[in-house]
Amino acid sequence: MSYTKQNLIIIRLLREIGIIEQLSRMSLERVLPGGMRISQFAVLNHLARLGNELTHAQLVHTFRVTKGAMTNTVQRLEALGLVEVIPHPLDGRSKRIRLTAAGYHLRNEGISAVIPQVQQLEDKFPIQEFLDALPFLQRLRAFFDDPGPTQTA
Amino acid sequence: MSYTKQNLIIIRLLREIGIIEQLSRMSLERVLPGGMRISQFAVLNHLARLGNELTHAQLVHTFRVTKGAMTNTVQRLEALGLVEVIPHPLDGRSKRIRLTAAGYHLRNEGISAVIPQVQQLEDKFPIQEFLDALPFLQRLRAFFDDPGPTQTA
DNA sequence: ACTATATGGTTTAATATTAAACTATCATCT
DNA sequence: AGATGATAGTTTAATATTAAACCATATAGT
Repeated sequence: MSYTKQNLIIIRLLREIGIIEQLSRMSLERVLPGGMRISQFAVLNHLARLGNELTHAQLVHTFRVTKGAMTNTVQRLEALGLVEVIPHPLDGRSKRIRLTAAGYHLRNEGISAVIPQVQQLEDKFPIQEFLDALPFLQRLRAFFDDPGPTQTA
Repeated sequence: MSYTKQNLIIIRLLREIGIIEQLSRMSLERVLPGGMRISQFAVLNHLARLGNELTHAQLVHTFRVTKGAMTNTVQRLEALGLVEVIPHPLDGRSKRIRLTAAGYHLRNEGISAVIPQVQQLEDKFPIQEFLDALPFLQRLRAFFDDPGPTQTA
């Protein structure tokens, strides 16, 4: 039993994706301020962009991590004073997560730190290549996403 | 300070890649026999395909993990009797890693377990889309790969 | 109203991984 | 030959993450 040629193409693509994830994460974390992880920066950034009144569960779904992982991330950000966690007024189970001024500031520093790398990518690759690849990757994510969030119950 | 539109496209692509990695890894590990991790299966598979006399350092470079991570992976495979670790005849520092019969067998079981998922991808996506995306992803990996292996020294 | 079930979030244990320090062997240069 | 530096692997400590069990609150169905 072995792979067909088509199987192999797909597997090689998934492997490239795995390695790109690995390398790009390391590469970005190396420059993020305060030893932040990508997971933490991603939450700060998401809050800054989409309005800073998101719930734990919304973040869990956005980033496709388990609830436990998000609890960890949020607690760390809270301990650093980068977010505030506020009880939800309409649902006693839920919590709203909100950027503090310090969080907003560090998010901006993170952006400044990351931009040079991104810019370097823009210099080496025509932006059109990213635009061409994006829809396919989005559908690929949707395929794996099928069952919904990683851990719903 | 914020991102330009082009910055945002690149960042979104990297995020898609991160989530695809996350979801596809989980999805594949769910079906791998014996609770194997992708990292372990990848080593078995690589040994089976490229000849089973590879050194630790070669595996480190292939998978872009640290030496410590590979030590862990290999030791686990060895403890399960899936690989043998043999001193290198010409270099006293080095070790050769070799599949056992059991390792070869489990690799084949792993393939059988994984193929349905891959097949499902083939059913949902024209293979040409993978072929079109692959070269770009390979160049993207090469970009991040620039400095060489994750931990050389 | 009451029970059953679903949902939001936390906690615990296990594991993979990184960075960095360390050991051992090899290669080079004088 | 002997020292200096490079390379192969291991070990240690820290951390992110998953799965699963758990608690609290909300929702539905009777």
